[in-house]
Order: sequence, then structure tokens, then C-alpha cells
Amino acid sequence: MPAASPQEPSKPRPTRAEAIAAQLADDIVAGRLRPGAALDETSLAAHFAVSRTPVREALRQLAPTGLVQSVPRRGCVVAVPDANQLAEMFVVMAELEAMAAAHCAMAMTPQERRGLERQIACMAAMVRDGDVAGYRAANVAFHHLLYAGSHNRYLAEIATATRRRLAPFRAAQLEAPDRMRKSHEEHVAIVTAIQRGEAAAAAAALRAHIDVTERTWVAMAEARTRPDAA
Amino acid sequence: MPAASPQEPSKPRPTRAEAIAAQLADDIVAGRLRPGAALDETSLAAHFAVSRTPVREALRQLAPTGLVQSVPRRGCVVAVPDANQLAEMFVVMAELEAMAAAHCAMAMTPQERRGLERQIACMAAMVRDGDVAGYRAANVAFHHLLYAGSHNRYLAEIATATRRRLAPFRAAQLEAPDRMRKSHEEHVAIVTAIQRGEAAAAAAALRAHIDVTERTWVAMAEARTRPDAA
DNA sequence: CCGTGCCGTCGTGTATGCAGAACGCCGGAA
DNA sequence: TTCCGGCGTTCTGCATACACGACGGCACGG
Repeated sequence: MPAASPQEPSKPRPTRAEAIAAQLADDIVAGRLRPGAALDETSLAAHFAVSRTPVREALRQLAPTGLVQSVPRRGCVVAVPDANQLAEMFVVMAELEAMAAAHCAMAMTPQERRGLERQIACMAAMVRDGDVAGYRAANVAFHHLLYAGSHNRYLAEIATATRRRLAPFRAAQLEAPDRMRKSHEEHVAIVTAIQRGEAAAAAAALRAHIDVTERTWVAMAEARTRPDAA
Repeated sequence: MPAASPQEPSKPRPTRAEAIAAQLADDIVAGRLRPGAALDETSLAAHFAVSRTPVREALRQLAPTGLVQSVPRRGCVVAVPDANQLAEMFVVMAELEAMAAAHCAMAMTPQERRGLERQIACMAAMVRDGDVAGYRAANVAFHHLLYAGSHNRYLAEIATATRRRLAPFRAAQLEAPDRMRKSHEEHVAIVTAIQRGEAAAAAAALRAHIDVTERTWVAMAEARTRPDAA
């Protein structure tokens, strides 16, 4: 399920540059292209069996999204935000999602609320079965339900962009011991607050959720960079 | 003072496509290119005395920023968000700036605080002299001081993007009767809260400021679209 | 042995050419 | 008069060609 792009060129037949941009974005978000990897126009063109032109346009589209970094005469690489930047992005994302949750609590329609319940039930089953891959996908869908429920397309747009940008660094975070179960509990708390119409509580629950996510990621990142610690 | 672009290709010599993108962005933000205006690649290429290629890349860079809307085989036009979308963007911008102000209250350095004071003093003089053009520019600088003071580059990035996207629709708002003086008073309230380290108050002051800005704009827009009302 | 300048190679930046799609116009029919 | 279908124009999308700039290795000098 490709997230709605900021523009809406989705209805007309997408052009090749757009298809390539979408593919590259997916590859980056999914981790198939590692942060720091060089994006050579010529080889990418060969890989996609097109000329350099659409590849260039795809890279130019991706650069403003922050997924790739472009240096004027030195080519593009998959973005590698330093730890500082990542922390800043987590802070902003927490606030964006808190904002979305608050709006959800106030403005969600009954249908949307039912959808949220269904999604939670679905994810509860995955937690029981230990289906990490399924949970990961359902997690994205859950947060997108929150964006949609905020009834604010612009908020949804930048929250989605932020989420995508952080995705490569959150990928493994759900593998932490017991993280999936805790994550689900946090989701339940969020939904409960929203269903009760308690905007402040929903926002606080979402801030806490993102905060835990970040902490878990930081802990895993540290464990990976120096596994030699006593 | 061009706002720092999301990426940092500013240090190396900018390429022509980037220069054109910056120029087009300025033209749109300043209102020289009206929302809805067609952006024809060929004529733009002639205008800038280059071939179509850098123009195309510039447009491709601008599309994800939301300043221009691109429809796959039908060209680009200067973006025309409907009133609904604009309202949503104002809501998000209020929260983003409130977030920045809260961080400022907590984390601004003494130098940054002095800079804020200087800017306010400067703008007070402009209010006295009725220098609307100068005030407009100083206003942008003021808000950028807040972004910088938040010590969160990502927040600064998306706040700047949002501000730019709204700029064409806020352009005339300062011309409303007495708006400049009121705006300055709101700025003073914001700075006072920040200097006292009162994060919540600073955030609230900024929310109120943006809210008034939006209301003023809406009132002016309505007055312009139906000046026939009794 | 190390620092420095030169040169070859690679890759990006820009220009140009061609094909396909979308839009507008015009003529014909109901 | 109004609606519909065919045609031409115009613009975008993509491919290809060329030139400038950047990086790496090498040789020379200190």
C-alpha cells in the first residue's frame, strides 16, 4: 500500500520517473538500500532499463523528501542523518502524532472509530501469534488510520513523510525482546483515550509511545555499535 | 536571506536547476507568480535562457515542496490549495511554531535571546515608521530566529516549508488596518514568555498569533471575493 | 620518505532530438 | 442549434550527445 504522495499524480498514469522514485523510496525505507549507499545514475538507469533522464528526475524528486542527499556535482547517496538529527526527528514526530491523536479524539467519525478497533483487534491477534512481519505492516496501517482520522491532509502528509524518513532506523526496533507486546499495550492506551474523546490523554499517550520507540531504537543501536561492552 | 534549503547543497556552487528552482520559489512566495499560473517548460526555458532540462529539474524539485502542482502529462501550475487545505495548514503551522517557541523558552542561549530582543526592537521602530515592507521581511527573520532557537533542524525545516507554502496567501494580511501594530504586540508577548522560560505560555502565545493571522487573512480574502456584501 | 602538482578517468550537468499523449478546433449529423 | 467525432497543434516524456568539474593515481621534487 503506497502512502499517498504529497501531490496527487496517482490518479493519472504514473510516469517512469515517478515509478522509479517510488521504487527507490521503498527500497530505502525497507532497508534494501542502506543509508550511505551511493546512487549512481548510470547504473540505476541500467538497472531499471531506462536512460539516465528519468533516474535523474526520480532522484530530484526524492532529494527534498530527505530520503536521499544530493551534493551538486558529486551525486546522490541514501541519506544518513546523524544521531542528533534522528533525535530531533523523533521529537517532531512525537508532536505530530500527538497532534493527530488529539484531533482524532475530537473529530473521528463512528466508522473511523470502528476501523481503529478492528485494527487493534487484528494486531492483538498478531501479538498472540508472534507475527512480527505482519505486526510491522499493521503498525504502519494503524498510524495511517490516526492520520486519516485527524481530518487534516497536511498533517497527514508531513507525518507520513517524517515516518518514512525514520523508517530505516526503526526497522529492527520491533525485534527487541517483548517490544511488540508493549507496543500493542501502548496502542491500546492511545485508542482508549481517543474513543473517550480525551484529546490531551491521547496526545500524551502518543508522545509516550514514540518516546519508548525512540529509546528502544537507541538502545539497540548502541548494542549493535559496541557489542563488546562488558 | 534565502532560507536554508532542506538539504545542504548550498555550500557547493549551486547548479542552474537549483538557481532556477530558488528563483521560481521566490517568485511564487512573493506573489509574482499567481496561484494557478501555468508553468510552461519551454517558455520558462526561454525566460531563463537555458534549455528545458534544468527547468524540468527545477519543477521536479519544487513539486514535493507543494509550491507547484504537477500533473503527469499536463504540465505544472503554481499550487492553488483550496480554503480547506489552507485552514489545515494554518492549524499545523500554529502547532509547529508553538513547538518551536516552547523549545526556545527552554533552550535558547543568551546570545540567541539577545538577538530576539534586537529583532523586536528593530521591528518596533518599523511599526512606528509604518514601514510595512521592512516589517514583512523582519517578520520572516523573526520567525526564523525562533526556528533557530529551537535547536531542532528538522523542526526548522518543516516549519520553514510550511511558512513558505502559506506565504502567497499571507502576503496582503499585514496591510489590514492596524494589523502591523497588533502583530508586533503579539510578538512582544511571545518573546516575553520565552525570556521568562515559560514554555507553555510561549506556545500559547504563538498559537494565538497564528490564529489571529489566519483570521485576518480569511477576513481579507472574503472581503476581496465578495466586496458587494451590504 | 613524504608532500605536491599533474593528468587520466569517471560521473554529473546541460543541450538537443524525437515520439507519444492531451487539448482545442472544426466540420458534420441529429 | 447542439452534440459528437476526427484532425492538427502543442506540450511533455524520454533518449542520446557533449562538456565541465571532481576524484584518484602517478610521478617528480624536497
